[in-house]
Amino acid sequence: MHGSDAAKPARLLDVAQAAGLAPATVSRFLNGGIELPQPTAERIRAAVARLGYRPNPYARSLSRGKSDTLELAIPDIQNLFFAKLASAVEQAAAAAGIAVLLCSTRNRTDRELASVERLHRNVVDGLLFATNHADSDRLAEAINQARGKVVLVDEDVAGAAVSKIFPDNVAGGTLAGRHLLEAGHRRVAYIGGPSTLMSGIERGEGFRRAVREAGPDASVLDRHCPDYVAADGYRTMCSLLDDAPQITGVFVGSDELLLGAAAALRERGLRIGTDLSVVTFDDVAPLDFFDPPITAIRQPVAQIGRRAVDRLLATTQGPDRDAVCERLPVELVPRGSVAAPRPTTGRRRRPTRNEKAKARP
Amino acid sequence: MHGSDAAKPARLLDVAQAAGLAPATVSRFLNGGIELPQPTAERIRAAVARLGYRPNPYARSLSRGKSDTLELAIPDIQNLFFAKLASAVEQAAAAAGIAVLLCSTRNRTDRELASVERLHRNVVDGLLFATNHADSDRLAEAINQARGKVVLVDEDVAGAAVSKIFPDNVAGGTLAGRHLLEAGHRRVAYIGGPSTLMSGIERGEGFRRAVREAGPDASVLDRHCPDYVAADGYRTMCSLLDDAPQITGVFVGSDELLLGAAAALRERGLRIGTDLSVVTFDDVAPLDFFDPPITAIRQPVAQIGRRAVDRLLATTQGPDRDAVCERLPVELVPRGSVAAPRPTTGRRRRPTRNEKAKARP
DNA sequence: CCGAACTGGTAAATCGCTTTACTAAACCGA
DNA sequence: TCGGTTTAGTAAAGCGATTTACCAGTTCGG
Repeated sequence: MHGSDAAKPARLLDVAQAAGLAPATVSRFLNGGIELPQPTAERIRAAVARLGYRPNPYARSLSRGKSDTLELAIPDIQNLFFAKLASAVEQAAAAAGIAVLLCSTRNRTDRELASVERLHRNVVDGLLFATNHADSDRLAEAINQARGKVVLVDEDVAGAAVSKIFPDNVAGGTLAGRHLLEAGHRRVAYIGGPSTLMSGIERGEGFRRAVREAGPDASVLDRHCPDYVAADGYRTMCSLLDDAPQITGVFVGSDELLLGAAAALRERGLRIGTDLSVVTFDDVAPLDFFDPPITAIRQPVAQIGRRAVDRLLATTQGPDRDAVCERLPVELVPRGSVAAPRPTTGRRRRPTRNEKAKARP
Repeated sequence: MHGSDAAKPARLLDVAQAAGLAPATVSRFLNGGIELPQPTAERIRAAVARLGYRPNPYARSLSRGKSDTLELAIPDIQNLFFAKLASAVEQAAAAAGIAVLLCSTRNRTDRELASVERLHRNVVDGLLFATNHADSDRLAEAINQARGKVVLVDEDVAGAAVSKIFPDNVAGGTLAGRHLLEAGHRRVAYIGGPSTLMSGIERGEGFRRAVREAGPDASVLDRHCPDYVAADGYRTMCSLLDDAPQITGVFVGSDELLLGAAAALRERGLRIGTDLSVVTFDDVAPLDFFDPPITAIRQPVAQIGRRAVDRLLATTQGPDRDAVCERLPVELVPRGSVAAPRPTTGRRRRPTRNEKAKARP
């Protein structure tokens, strides 16, 4: 044993002594704040290596007043959209030497507030925040008390005066609408997210705009799901099929909703594309593996994450620049789920496999 | 303005002065180390509330030598399995007042080492580690230097002498095998993960064991994918179909592989269940939304996460208990993807929809 | 009524790093 | 050779908690 093995970890002081210097000198050298003649520098490097010195992050943070950590608060890390966002955020942060604290809030206000509280306590330097529910008075208040250290993504929090990075929902809706209309559809519907959420509203808005543009013979039906979950997509698609059999094309507000909606169609023996054209929003689910693959409006998730980190870093470190709201462009990814509407009026409903099996004997 | 608004955040000293006490008293009271007569306690509480005091976490960590933070290092947060794991870990940690630092390593050794390094630097108190690749000499070495502060999950790192939480892969393979055999299949195959990974090996082992048990007329084919990605599942399923048309049942080593494998089947006009029975492992993908829904061996992902956090907390805080390896039970979740094999030899291949369309005119 | 045991605290030493202000010596041009 | 500018550092004051002693009263058993 050389003594450096088991004992306490080396401190800056130890390195300084080993190099015959003052702690201040070593600190400034190590942090790039000073240049030293080569032999001196070499002595420090040698001492650091020999003692296996690693600066104590607590002490460092205490002195400098920051932790080089940001928090990512999202409703649910199991949701592919947020998982993808988290991935991008983590990568961008890592590239900047910033660590990421994860908070999967499950949309619970108390957990969301806790994440803002961590910001106030300085556990983290900045907060990248996404929520998925509407009631947000206390939230907005808490967020506004930490101006310049919060960036909102994906969904808005009413009354929050901070930087925001959103996809261009309206354009996305319009893209989806035009795509269906250009394929010949005239009776279309929107199965959207909550009418209390920005995304749910804006995507529908864009969609309706496209339909209006198409002239008076085109019409659109609006349905908002209470939540962005598959079960709601299922239910809403069912009721839509029951209430409005004339519909030939549907714009679904998110991949999560699509999962449920697709299940509803399968259950009724309706084939996507052939029987009902479908466009979804997000493009985070494995849409290529559907049959047929599903056409989607793609959100630039990774870009949103990167931009958000950039903003956060800029506002955290630089001067308190004023809040901005960025809209990132979306794009249409055509796959196989949109076809011309059936010439006949209404849908031909085919028996499900189950029914076929039953009917056979 | 009351002075407590804009100014610097209140320190412990400020609270102490406001309450007419010494900092030590307040600190000990706030941390539960002491009981005080009611009036005194009230004074402290009042001061804390009035000044909006929140202990500075850096100072706290520096004093106490820990940060109440653990790190979760996983290959890819976008993978549903790890997303689910992360969710469980975060929830369990939050319940214990522990924050979670996320590191999505992308299976890169340098990032993995960086996460261990953060442990050494005391950025975090403990490390919950999952890797997905084989070469791990330096990794094992680094991990072993932090004994008692690392817990391995999901996949083993050869040579690492730390606590481990794994699913019972062998039992899972056996379960899958028996299920196929009981449905009448005699020629089955395993499309597994890398032969260099514990999971890939063990699941196949269990599967083969079940086939052996079934007697000499049952036979099994082994295919290992180079990686747990959909593309490999696709390729391997293709080659399997080409090389071994006699196979009627397949055990796929993970949901990720299944995505690719299912695509391969669709492409060839083969229907899951009817034409080829399938069992997958993990049960994290939306298997209910497949047509038919896919039977799976379910890993207790959430439980794995919770147990891992428990272990970490125990070894981090308590005495340096010796490493243990836990195997958590898996279960069969029957859905619709396993049926009796076709009575005819070989598979009837049906034309794909594309081919049908082409053939029509 | 005396010593012991509580009660209700306090003083001061860490924890390990950063950073500001300052200095001693060397250099340098005129 | 003198004053000014570099060069190469240093001393010391924080940062804001925790924690280990320790102490002055008060209570209480005998």
